[in-house]
Amino acid sequence: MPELPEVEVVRRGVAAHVVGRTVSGVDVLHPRSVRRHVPGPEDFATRLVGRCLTAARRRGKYMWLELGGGPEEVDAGEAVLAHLGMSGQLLVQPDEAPDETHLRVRFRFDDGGPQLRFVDQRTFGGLSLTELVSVDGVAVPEPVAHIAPDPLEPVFDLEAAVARMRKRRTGVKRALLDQTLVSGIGNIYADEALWRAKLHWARPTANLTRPQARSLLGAAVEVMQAALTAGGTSFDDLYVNVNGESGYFDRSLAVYGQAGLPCPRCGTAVRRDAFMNRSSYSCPRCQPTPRNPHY
DNA sequence: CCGCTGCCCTGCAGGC
DNA sequence: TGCCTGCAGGGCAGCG
Repeated sequence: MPELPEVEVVRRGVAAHVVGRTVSGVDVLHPRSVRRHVPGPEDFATRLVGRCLTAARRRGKYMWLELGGGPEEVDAGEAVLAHLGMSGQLLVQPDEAPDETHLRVRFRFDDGGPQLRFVDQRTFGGLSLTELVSVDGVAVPEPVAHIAPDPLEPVFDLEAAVARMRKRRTGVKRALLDQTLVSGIGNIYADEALWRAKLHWARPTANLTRPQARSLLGAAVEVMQAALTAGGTSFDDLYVNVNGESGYFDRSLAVYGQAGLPCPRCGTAVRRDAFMNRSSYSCPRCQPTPRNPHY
């Protein structure tokens, strides 16, 4: 569920409330939520005790907490990696708050302050303890090394992304969702960016002009920045910040989830197409189906 | 190498 | 009321 803006809102909350604190205990309440930590739940929990959370970082939809306070040789070289999947949340909660229905992992701290809780209804998300590696001068967890920088990073190179996109032979929405091309974009912001750039989702990347590709990626940056300013997009309480509060960018969506409602630009009813076992929303008039669609 | 299908889960809305 | 189907913001293995 959460895309870049929502994950960034969570990262900021974690940075404000958790960074600088030292872990005193970890409870793994559902092993599936740490399945990517190969040595297992026990190892995950015990290795974190006594470690200080020194920074909260993000690339695309992944976020991680860098670790200090450990054995010298691993210090600053390890991190707790989190992916929220479709329904994951990180919440800062007082000790006495009752366990959430889908509470999966709890972190307690030696200052006796609020806990950090990983709550995840569908368990597509998860946590793991990972080593940092250097990719083009940026330290990222090893499982994140294969994805591209996201549009809000200093190292993001728009022209390089444009060039790579135009070399693909696929539909433009598939390309937008491909985290190895540009990271952080999901179904909502892909549809919103395509609407802003007046491109149909099945338009082949191979015949995109350079200005069209630039316009599309530029629109993706703009819509995600606007969403971040609004605190993210929340349709229900599955997406909330670390204090349990919803964002309000859903009110600014032009097409996503708006089937049958008027396009804000031309008034034509927004259509919904099935695509990749999901939905694609677009304006039939602003985003006409191309002659040679690439589904 | 690349692209695509199916699957991993739970809960909810809507049709019957 | 309940049962069934389809759908939900993501990603990855495995196949061709």
